[in-house]
Amino acid sequence: MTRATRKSTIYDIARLSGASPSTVSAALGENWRKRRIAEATVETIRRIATEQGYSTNMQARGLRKARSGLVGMVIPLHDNRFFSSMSQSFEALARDRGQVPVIASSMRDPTEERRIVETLISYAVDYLFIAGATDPEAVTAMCRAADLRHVFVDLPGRGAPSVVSDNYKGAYDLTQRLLADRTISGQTPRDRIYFIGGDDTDYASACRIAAFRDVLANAGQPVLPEQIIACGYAPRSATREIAALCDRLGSLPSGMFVNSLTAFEGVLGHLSSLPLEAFRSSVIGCYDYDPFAAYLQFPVHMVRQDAHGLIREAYRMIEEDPYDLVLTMVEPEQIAPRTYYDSPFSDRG
Amino acid sequence: MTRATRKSTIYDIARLSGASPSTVSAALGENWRKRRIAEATVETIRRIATEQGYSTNMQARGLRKARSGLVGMVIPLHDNRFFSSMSQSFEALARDRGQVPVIASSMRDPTEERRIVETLISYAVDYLFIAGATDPEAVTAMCRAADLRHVFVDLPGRGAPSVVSDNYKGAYDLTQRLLADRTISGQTPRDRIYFIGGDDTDYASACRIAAFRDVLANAGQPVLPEQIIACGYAPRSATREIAALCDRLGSLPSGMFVNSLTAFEGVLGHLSSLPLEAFRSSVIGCYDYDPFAAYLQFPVHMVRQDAHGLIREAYRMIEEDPYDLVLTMVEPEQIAPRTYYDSPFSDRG
DNA sequence: AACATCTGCACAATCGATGCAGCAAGTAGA
DNA sequence: TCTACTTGCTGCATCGATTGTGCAGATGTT
Repeated sequence: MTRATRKSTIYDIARLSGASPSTVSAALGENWRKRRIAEATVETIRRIATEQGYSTNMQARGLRKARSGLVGMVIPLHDNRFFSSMSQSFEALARDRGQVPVIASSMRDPTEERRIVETLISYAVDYLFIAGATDPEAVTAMCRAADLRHVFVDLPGRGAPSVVSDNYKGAYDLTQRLLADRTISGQTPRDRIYFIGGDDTDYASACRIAAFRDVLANAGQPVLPEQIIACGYAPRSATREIAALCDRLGSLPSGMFVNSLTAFEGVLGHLSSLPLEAFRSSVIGCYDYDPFAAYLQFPVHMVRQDAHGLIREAYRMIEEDPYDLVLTMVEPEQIAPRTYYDSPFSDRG
Repeated sequence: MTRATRKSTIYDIARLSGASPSTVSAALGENWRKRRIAEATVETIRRIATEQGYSTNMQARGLRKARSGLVGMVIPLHDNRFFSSMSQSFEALARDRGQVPVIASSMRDPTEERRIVETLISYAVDYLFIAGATDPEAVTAMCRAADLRHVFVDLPGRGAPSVVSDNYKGAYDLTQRLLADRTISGQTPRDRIYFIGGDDTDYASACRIAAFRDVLANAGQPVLPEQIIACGYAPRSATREIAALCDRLGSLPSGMFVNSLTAFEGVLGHLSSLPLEAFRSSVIGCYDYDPFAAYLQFPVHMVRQDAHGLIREAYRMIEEDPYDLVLTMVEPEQIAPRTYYDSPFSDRG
């Protein structure tokens, strides 16, 4: 209710303490020893600053020092398990370093991405992390012009260090597990394993598709074009595609490699109309992990990407000297099904 | 690879265009008409600025105008469906207004929360949104001192407008649905409905517990203390509590009101060791929504909070004049089970 | 022709923090 | 006593954009 008074500045503290603004600045900072300020003076100034509720005006400091203390990160979406885990890790690591994280989402739109990068540059962020870049070249060009250190995460760029999930390995292992499961269950595969969801022009999906192809080719089951249904990330389109597929096949396919949680959500939207028996002869895997998806009434093989590891590596890269254009891989983790048919809820782990 | 040149400023543009810095500033801004800059001059200046890749130094502008163009939001966690939806909405609305959102997570720690607010104030954010505040009074005090407009979201504060989910109504309806389901299934409730998860000192949980009590009391089943198991948000502790409960009862309770997704995840951790039959005589509800949790092999009643609606209202409040200390409620949505026992995957909706 | 008005722009102060250069007073060494 | 340092602090310019004020020159008015 009390009318707010203007925020106090070093000039106010200077007046109150009888010292000069530059002394106040030094006393409140780290380097008062080098500036030969007496310890007693420092203490007085700090006491007064606390009493006055002083806090540094970061805009002024940033202007003067040409560094803001902000670190930027661009992610495709906030509303996504994988990316929001990255946000959480990023925030923790940034705070450890006394930096302030600014996280923006691009909605996978190159135009929006460029606008965001430009904005972050305007605010003089000290570093920039770009996850799932849609146009790495453009980002690098802008960062170069602004002399800004940046790292690509999850999707590599050629102009800066990159840290990515080992999508090939994750998908390779997942596909092998699907094949093995199909074999163990002693069935004659009545048809092929399908790859569903994602966008085959996006880097991660392309790696996974390559691994999927390789495993099946090695197993003597070369992949036909129709087995790759890269229908995007929207649940709705996955529902449509899986329905159409089941229609064509007359049943569930004998195996599904679902490329994202959102696609899996869409797949479930169709699967929910089928009797449980229909799943007995189908093996299902999903790239990405969700704790609830692990408890469905049929087994689901999942892959959990190491969001924290990615960000940790990315920070290492960006702080390293020299700042090399290397590509670092971080391994994802395979998660065995939590449930199985006959004792639907019995833990195998 | 080209060595980065210093970012260009209005002084560079001024030199190149033969105009003065103030003319350049006006020409690049909105108010060149008021400042009577000739249209031709504006065009020349803008052309040169584009050629030079000029972008405003927001630190300098912020320093001069005492506004940064940043808007802050504090959330407990990034890694959470509800809060990350809020982030997504917040970002969209902020961008619509040409502002830059800065989202920070407090980990539900009052000390961290204060530190974050202080930091955001240092960066001169124009508005502050605080979701799930742990110490609203302290936040208000700091914002008052800095003359900063703020809004509380999801958890109300007395010193600023607040927008909250109607937790009472959401929990009231959910509890009623649980009761009704138990009645429909024609069973004699062998025991009581339990409330599991959350923290009874936190505002949302308290509202929900109150509704839970009221519904049961109205139904002639007054709630005993042991029915409220507010064991926090960690999956692990929910697992432990539900296991202990089942042990005491000798079976699953006849009904469970699970207060958060993380608690539900923990509950599932125990439930996964039970045969499906055990669920037939138990009704289960979860406050908060997850698409995969909706497809488990037993019916789950869920509540979906309107994250977007909350943020939309919060923005309305903060931009409104006068800036009133009102409390706005936003209704959550009840989500019917997607699955049912006998045709485990058949849609009832 | 004398005066008023308008147009288009430049000047200079300002926002708050920082850091270099320098100055007065004190201490030490010769 | 005089130079040579050291200590503790102040003054001033600076970062880049904004904005109130002012000033020529052009145009209009009587």
